Amino acid sequence: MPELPEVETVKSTLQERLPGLTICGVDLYLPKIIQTPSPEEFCRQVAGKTFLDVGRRGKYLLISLSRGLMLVVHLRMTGQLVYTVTDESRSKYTHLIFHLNNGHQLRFADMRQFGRFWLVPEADIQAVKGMKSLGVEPLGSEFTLNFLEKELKTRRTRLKPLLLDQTFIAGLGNIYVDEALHRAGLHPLRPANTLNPREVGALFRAIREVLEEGIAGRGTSVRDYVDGTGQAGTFQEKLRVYRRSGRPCIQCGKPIERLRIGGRSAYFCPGCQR
DNA sequence: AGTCAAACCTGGGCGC
DNA sequence: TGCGCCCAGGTTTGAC
Repeated sequence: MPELPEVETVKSTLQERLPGLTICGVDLYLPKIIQTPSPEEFCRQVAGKTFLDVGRRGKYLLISLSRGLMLVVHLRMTGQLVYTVTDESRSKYTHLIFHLNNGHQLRFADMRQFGRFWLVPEADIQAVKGMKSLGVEPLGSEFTLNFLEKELKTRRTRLKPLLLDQTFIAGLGNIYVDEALHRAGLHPLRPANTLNPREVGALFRAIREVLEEGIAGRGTSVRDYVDGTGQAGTFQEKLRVYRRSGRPCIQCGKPIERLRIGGRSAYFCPGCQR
């Protein structure tokens, strides 16, 4: 499910609600989702802490708690972190419930059970698996045309797997990579070091544009994704290639095709993307 | 360095 | 209805 725009939307919806609330109890139904510390320690340490701030790095949610603790959450494919106002009955996919001191709850549900939690001292955040090696934030100031040009020049790998590589750019996933490549007119199999300056520019702008529009649309809900209030996004209505095989390209009319690249689907237009 | 397959899980959709 | 197959927004690991 969640790529950068979805995690960003969860972040902002939770940021509007959690800060100032205190965790008065935890129900953990699926201990394996807790990566560190032990499930028992996790529940013990988190109890009594107050939510201070909700942030994001790549596809990780960074939730700072009182006493210098950081709760790190990765939603992976089907994870949902939802502030639940009513005392709804628990679905079989709800694996963790934080009880809040205003009578409401923060629930984590995940059909495929891939999502993970870490609780670490704020200073030790680099100890979270994958965090230290994360690449640049594509909407941040380190991601520049100059950076992209330089990096592409030194790599021979194909564009699709490269853009999915979180140690290169943090936050892109299958949907937004395919959409960005289509907007840039670039074939997913193009070797990175074969792009001319005009193409690098097009890719740079397409990446930023598609992520910004995704955030403006409050994320893409293909199936499971909902934000921190349980609401679906709208960007699925704007997709030009993702999961549209056989349907006409909105730019040239040719049917969208699907390729298998490195075990992932790649949707693209054979007319527009070279 | 790059490429691939498999693993972690559950469920939806399709053909027969 | 049921079976078997392929697919799924992510990431890690290990092999070549």
